[in-house]
Amino acid sequence: MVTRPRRDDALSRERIVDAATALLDAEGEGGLTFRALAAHLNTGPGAIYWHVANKGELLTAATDAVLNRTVPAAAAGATPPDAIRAVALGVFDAIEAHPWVGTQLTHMPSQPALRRLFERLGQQVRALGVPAAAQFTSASALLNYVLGVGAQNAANARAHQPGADRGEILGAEAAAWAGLDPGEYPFLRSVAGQLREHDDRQQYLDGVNLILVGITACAGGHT
Amino acid sequence: MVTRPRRDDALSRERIVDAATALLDAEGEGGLTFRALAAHLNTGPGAIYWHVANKGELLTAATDAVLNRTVPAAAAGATPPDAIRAVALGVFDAIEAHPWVGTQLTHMPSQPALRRLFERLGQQVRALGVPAAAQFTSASALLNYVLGVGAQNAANARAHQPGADRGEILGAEAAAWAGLDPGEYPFLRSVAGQLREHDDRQQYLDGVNLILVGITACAGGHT
DNA sequence: ACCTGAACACCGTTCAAGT
DNA sequence: ACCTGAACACCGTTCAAGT
Repeated sequence: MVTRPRRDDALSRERIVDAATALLDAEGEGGLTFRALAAHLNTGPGAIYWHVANKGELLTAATDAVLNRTVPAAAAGATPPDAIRAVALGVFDAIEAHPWVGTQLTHMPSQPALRRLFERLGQQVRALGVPAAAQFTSASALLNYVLGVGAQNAANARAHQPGADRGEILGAEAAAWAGLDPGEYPFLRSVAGQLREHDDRQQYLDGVNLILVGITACAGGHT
Repeated sequence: MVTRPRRDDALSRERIVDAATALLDAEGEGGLTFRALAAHLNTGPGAIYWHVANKGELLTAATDAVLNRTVPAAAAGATPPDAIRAVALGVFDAIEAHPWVGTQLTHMPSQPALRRLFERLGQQVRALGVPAAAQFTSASALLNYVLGVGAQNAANARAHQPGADRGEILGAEAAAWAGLDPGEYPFLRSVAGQLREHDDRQQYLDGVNLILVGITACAGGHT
């Protein structure tokens, strides 16, 4: 395999993936088009197919690159619960910065980013002292929770303008909950106030902690 | 509002939603097209727009109908944990029978089906004796886990033929895990065998139970 | 009020032809 | 080896025209 010198404006898989990421960030999930991408790179749409098999592969590669940058490797001295929280928050922040990652992550099974995520969570679950038979279930519970929140955040971002006011959106949804039929929706009504004032990131972390408690309680492990 | 007698083959929102559901079940998520749907109903694509605003509304309505049929109301004498498990399994089974429901449920925020789900889980969380301040987080954790698994199952169904052999797919993925670099993927390698033999539904339920343990432990509640 | 179907403005992807 | 861009086979959606 010989890498020959190239013109600076030559196409490459890396440049394509970067441009796709920029397009997705700027325009949202609907903004990534082979035509728009080609225009961005000063070529025709067909040129991209020389470097990338199809749109799915492009999305997978872009997701992979973002998560590799954002999800931290396990810190040296971190306890397993801290490491798990760090991974979970890394995914959360990646999706907050690039909502399309949340969609992509829940769309293609057995993609590399998903495997790495499961691996990292699993390693820490093991380090937590969870018995072998319960490790798979415990790591799966964490992963599925992380993915569920991620998909939801992605959907929320898709539903509103990129620059939309966060508090306004929450307020509107909270108002909708408060206005529901009391006979049918007593719970939603009762937590409408909490929805309005809640901190997304903190609540996400609370959920992770709750699952961690469940894991260690079930396993008889010691935090 | 007067309902006038119609010809039996007249279009109606209900007939359209039913046909869309049938099409999605038979052909998968890519099978729902306004042209295909119109052909199925012996009309032109434009006719559908008289009864339904757009494709999103159609998908939301179909999802809503399926979940209303499949997710059971709380049984009279059921304990809160049993009721939560019943709701969770209802969603699981709905998505197993109609994988597109899993995609749809994680795609549009604040759709009615999602609200009802959160309400049902929340009511049982409250019945569990969880203090008011922790109810929102606890119900969210359950919902996000359920949605995460649902989205993943939908993605798996999308990736394979409708008639594909379940064991064969699991076996292939397990083999892939077993063949990964031992230095980088020790956890995935170690659980590859569990993946091959695991029962999806049982593991899902184990995850729900794990979160329930976390909820009651955090709340100091009594099951 | 409800239906028809041609037409519009897009897509992802392919492929002969170029360099 | 790599790029070009017209062309193909689709989409969702609209809308004048019909009944």
